[in-house]
Amino acid sequence: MAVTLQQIADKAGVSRGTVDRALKERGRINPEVAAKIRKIADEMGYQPNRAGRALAMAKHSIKIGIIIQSMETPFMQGVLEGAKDAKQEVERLGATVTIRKISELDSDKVIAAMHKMKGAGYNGIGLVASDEERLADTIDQFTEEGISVVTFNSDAAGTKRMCFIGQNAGQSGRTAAGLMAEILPDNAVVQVISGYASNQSHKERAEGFINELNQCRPDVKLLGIRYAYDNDRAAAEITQEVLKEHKELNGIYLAASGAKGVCQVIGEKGLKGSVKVISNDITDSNIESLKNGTIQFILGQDAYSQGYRPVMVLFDKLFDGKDPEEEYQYTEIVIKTKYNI
Amino acid sequence: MAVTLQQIADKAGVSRGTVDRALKERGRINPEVAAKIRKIADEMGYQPNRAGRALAMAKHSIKIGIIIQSMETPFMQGVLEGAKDAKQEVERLGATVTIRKISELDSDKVIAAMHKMKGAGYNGIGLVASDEERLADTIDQFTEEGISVVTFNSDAAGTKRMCFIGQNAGQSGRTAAGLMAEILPDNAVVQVISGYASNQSHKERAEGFINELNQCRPDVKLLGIRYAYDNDRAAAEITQEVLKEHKELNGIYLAASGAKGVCQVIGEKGLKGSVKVISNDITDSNIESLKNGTIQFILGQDAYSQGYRPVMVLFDKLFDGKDPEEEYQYTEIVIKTKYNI
DNA sequence: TTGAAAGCGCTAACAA
DNA sequence: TTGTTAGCGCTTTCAA
Repeated sequence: MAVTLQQIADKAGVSRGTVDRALKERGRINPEVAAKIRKIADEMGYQPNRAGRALAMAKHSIKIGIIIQSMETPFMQGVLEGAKDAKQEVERLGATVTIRKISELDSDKVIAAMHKMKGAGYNGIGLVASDEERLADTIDQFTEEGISVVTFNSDAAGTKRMCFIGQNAGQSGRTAAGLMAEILPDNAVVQVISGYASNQSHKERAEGFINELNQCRPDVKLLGIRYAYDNDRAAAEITQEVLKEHKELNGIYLAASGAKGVCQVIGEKGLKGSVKVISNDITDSNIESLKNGTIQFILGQDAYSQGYRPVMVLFDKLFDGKDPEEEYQYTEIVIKTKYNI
Repeated sequence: MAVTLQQIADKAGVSRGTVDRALKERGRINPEVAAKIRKIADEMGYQPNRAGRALAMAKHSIKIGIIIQSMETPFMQGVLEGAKDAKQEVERLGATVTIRKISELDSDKVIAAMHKMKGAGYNGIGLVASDEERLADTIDQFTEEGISVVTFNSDAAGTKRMCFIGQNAGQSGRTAAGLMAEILPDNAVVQVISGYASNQSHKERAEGFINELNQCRPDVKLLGIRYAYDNDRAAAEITQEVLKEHKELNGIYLAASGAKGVCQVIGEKGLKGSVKVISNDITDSNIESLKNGTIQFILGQDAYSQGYRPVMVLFDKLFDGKDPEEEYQYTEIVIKTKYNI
């Protein structure tokens, strides 16, 4: 049995309440007594019992809100799953977690949801951010009013949010480049297809890829970035155009969605395996293409963690007052082939 | 605030105790009343509060023992770290976790440790198994006496243990083959270096690798398996011999330890990058070779999970009576390059 | 500055 | 078969 407050109190010859005050440094206590108690607690290896704490705090319950955007993607479904598991876990300790789903990407709706939560007494909020200024202002305002905010998946850098949980997009691009470098023949030709020029993640991935590939395979010829707007039709058309102009094409890197379109064209032209494809995100259609050999590698984000950890970080903060160790909590960059999917 | 037993009791017009008996199906209760209570609990969406439960059970405390073998490897250090984190987590709920380290691989010592724990009243044990018959008998005996047993890292198949948590070795080998297939030139020559012919994991990895490579790259010439007994010196000598006989060697797959020796020879001969090396286990020296380009891919096991999950599986079983969903809980097969390490 | 006591949700022993 | 009650370890309020 672990050490309890009462045991420390007995040893120190004081009451439980005094020990609690000493250890929580709440003041209203004789400094000498406090020091002595802390020493005893230390010697006995006191570790507060979480169950007791949770129970005692049940009335001032912790309320956490999670605002998830653009639910339609399978990636976001993974995030949702992680968030739900975390919800269940902390609710069993008496907290309340509400997951608010917003279908589109819409900062105004996010801000509205945040205010609603504040009104309802929520003390922690996790959200998928964007770089809208009004959203940044709202985050800062909430933080100053004592509501803990974390961003996940997409950051609002420069704000007062506690931390960001998500992928290091540049590293993801560089990892893709490293893989491409291994599997390309000499003097290969490679096309990068991105999503939106304005999307920060897409941009960082593409830049990371290009910089790294230029560096470690200077013989490779990189064609200019094309944008498919996360659209399979557009990606398919781009692929056809590129293949028409560059019959010698050896590789395609997809920094965003659209792989389905690319794979379709490659399949039709019988180029499966000869044009190497590296794509992002572990989606059903990507997995299918990976298994049938059209895609060589998928670079994944750990969707589950990106939903799970924001809840946990907020809970630890609100329950224990424990700040996250890192401001940037990058999730694993996962490499998947047909064999380890 | 979540639904409590008292609220259900109020609604049903009975006492807390009765509700508890109804929901726990402990008998000694009027079946009709029980059914009614269960219905009400269902409607109200009752979720037992874990903190309350943990606190109430604090006297009949849960004692979990983890027996770890061959601590010298960095992989096992990772396992230990996971086990320690899990220990901390469940001890904060009132349980006790003891991690017993056994330096060598020695089934007798494991069995002795198990008996000691049984004597000390432990009700759950996690261990790194081997295929010794006496160990298997002990596991079955303990299980029948009501002590929950899980194996991790290395299994004791066919015993009554609750589940196994570890890597699917065959899949690891096949994944390596898939990577090798992508990066090898035509008509390449590949050497497989394993650890011990008698080691089940080593064997499954090597077989998985060979079968898959034969299948997807029939042009590749596979040299016979060599054994390095997890020894860097031996691996280095083997590498030298092989390179002497096969100047055209293109790839080496290490199914076990010894990569340090292999990389040293490859470095000395200036073959870095031209002889592709795929190795197992995320060790410091492997990481170094990965970063400097001598190793192309490391296949990792999720060491942390292999320490963390056994504790959690045992705790869930002993705390909630919840059996694990899967008998074989395979951990992720992780692909690491210099970019995502 | 300290102690005493109530109560958080649940279990289990005992009483009815 | 059911109700009652004493805790489990902790926080917090009130009284001293």
